[in-house]
Amino acid sequence: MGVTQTHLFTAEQNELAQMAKAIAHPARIAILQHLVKTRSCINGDLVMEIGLAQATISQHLRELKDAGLIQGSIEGTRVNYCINPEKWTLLKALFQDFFESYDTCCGSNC
Amino acid sequence: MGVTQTHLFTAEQNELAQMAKAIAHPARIAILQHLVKTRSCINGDLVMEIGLAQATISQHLRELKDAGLIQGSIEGTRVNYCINPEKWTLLKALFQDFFESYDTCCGSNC
DNA sequence: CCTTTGTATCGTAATATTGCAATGAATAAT
DNA sequence: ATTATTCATTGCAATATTACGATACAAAGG
Repeated sequence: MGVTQTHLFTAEQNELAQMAKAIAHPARIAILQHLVKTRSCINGDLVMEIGLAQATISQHLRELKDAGLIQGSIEGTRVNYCINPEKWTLLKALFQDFFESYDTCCGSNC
Repeated sequence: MGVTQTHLFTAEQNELAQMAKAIAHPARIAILQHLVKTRSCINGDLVMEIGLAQATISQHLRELKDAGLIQGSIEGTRVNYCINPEKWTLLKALFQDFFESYDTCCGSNC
């Protein structure tokens, strides 16, 4: 118990859930929004921007990287992070398809 | 420690994160998709549809209800669940805005 | 009234997440 | 060479999530 039973679900359902989980933290959303805004692939001044400890930010960055949403490139002692455009486009479509599968025109049924 | 520090973030960031968390489980996605498909507000034959225990499904339903994504109406001993169209539309817009904030036309910066 | 049916809730176990101090590793600056 | 800067990793504590058996509860049917 305590572990998600992924074998019960389709690959699409698991994928969407996993991507949602990657976004399911305000710090990770803040990081993504900062990367979107600056575009210039800012690194650990996310620690300044957001009020969390350096280790915590680093951990969130790793989760976003593991999810494929961002990528980092080493530049001296710094690491520049930026959004992965391909994955972003893919995610956008994934969520769009999910939300558009329901037609809201006729209201609730209960 | 172990608790998300929501005070560091904006209401929008927390809202988006919370909604993402509501979707961040394949069982909850499967439930939503089933409600989308059947429209007819099926209840605990979600237990049959999905392979999880009744208590587990009930718990996921409560989370979706707490998030405002679904609503249930009692009908005898049964409870008919269906999607909350207003919230659904709201969520759709929330995610859409988030994903569209990034312009992928120029590729990655690192 | 008693039984059946459909759900919700409680209690509990296993696992995952969140956060940070401390430490390590690698480059840059002096 | 030594020190400073930047980031990742480790180890740990607190809390949250996931799953299910057992139980409780309410409405229907006998």
